[in-house]
Amino acid sequence: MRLTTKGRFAVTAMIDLALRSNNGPVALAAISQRQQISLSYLEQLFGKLRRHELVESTRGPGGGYSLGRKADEISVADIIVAVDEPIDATGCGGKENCMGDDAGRCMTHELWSNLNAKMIEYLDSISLRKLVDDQLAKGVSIEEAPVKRAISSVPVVKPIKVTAPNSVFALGNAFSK
Amino acid sequence: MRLTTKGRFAVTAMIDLALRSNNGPVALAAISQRQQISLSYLEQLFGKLRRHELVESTRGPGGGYSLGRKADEISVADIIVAVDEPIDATGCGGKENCMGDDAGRCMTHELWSNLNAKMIEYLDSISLRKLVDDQLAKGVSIEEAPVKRAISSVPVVKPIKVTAPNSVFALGNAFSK
DNA sequence: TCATACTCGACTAAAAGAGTCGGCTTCACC
DNA sequence: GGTGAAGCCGACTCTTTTAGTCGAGTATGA
Repeated sequence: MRLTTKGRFAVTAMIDLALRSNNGPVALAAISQRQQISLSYLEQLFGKLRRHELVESTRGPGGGYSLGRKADEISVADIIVAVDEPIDATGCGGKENCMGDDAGRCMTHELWSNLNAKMIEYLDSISLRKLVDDQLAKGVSIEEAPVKRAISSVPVVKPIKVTAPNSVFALGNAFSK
Repeated sequence: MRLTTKGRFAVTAMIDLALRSNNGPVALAAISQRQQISLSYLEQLFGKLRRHELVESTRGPGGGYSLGRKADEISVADIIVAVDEPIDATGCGGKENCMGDDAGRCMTHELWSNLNAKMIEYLDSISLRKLVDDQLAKGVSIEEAPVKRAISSVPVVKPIKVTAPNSVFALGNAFSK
């Protein structure tokens, strides 16, 4: 497992989606505007989310994405894992030369492994449902308007990039295996 | 806080150091050989560790590094923080536009913040002492030979690089502040 | 049939990460 | 006091990853 801004964006987008998935599918363009995430990037993200069955898509006009299963059956860990693909084999972490011949090598193996487990445990304990409820509790208002067809006069505001490089965090393997 | 292979190496090196810091200072060259970490890289790492007072250096022949304080007063978190410098200001994480005007922005702020805290908490709960004890329990043998002066016939084995890019993990800010 | 919206893969730019290099300074020992 | 074993330091390079774009599709409701 590993965490980057990609994962963050994905979680944010999923919350946004969950918040208004009562009125049928939500278009990425809408999420893009609300969350200031580039549409193309969202497409990329949702492609992965869909392949992991966290969301379902409806094509054509009026289409968009909806949750693949109930919000309380989706954990943050699920989302992160879905977008920040496997990538393990870190030289250590289940590979050959690790616990191998010279004991000195992976003195820290267990340490990182445990840390990883802790993180997973935590992220897995938080459901999308919870995040959504937190938002609602904070009094976030959702325009219930079922987004009536194509006003299309939307000026296509270019999202401001936040430049959140990777000071985020990423955790390697040990779970993905 | 953030974790990379740099942090891993640092922890590994610190264990190595702690394991044999009874016989006076330990030279980086020795750690380099035992742990297969490039000497220059170790120098860089230990420079930081020293500036954070986790180790002390002795220059000149017979010199090397020793622990800056007792092994049970050094936590893994200390080491990680020392080598994987601050880097915060991730757009979110204490910055202006975060909890600002539109509530939608940092819906996930708290989530990451909490995760970060969990990680810190864990890493801070593990002392170098514990890691060393674990090693000893595993029966790692330490050549007690006080490394008598300069045989220097050592062939300088070029360390094999393990290519552990960053599938490791890194966690941003919220602690460093 | 047309506009809306998802789908997919290849591509690019920027930066972070990992690691190197070269020239110093210090100092124990001869 | 010279020599060489160490540590010290900053700049530099190479590689990989990350973030994000682009363009050419495909499905579908109106």
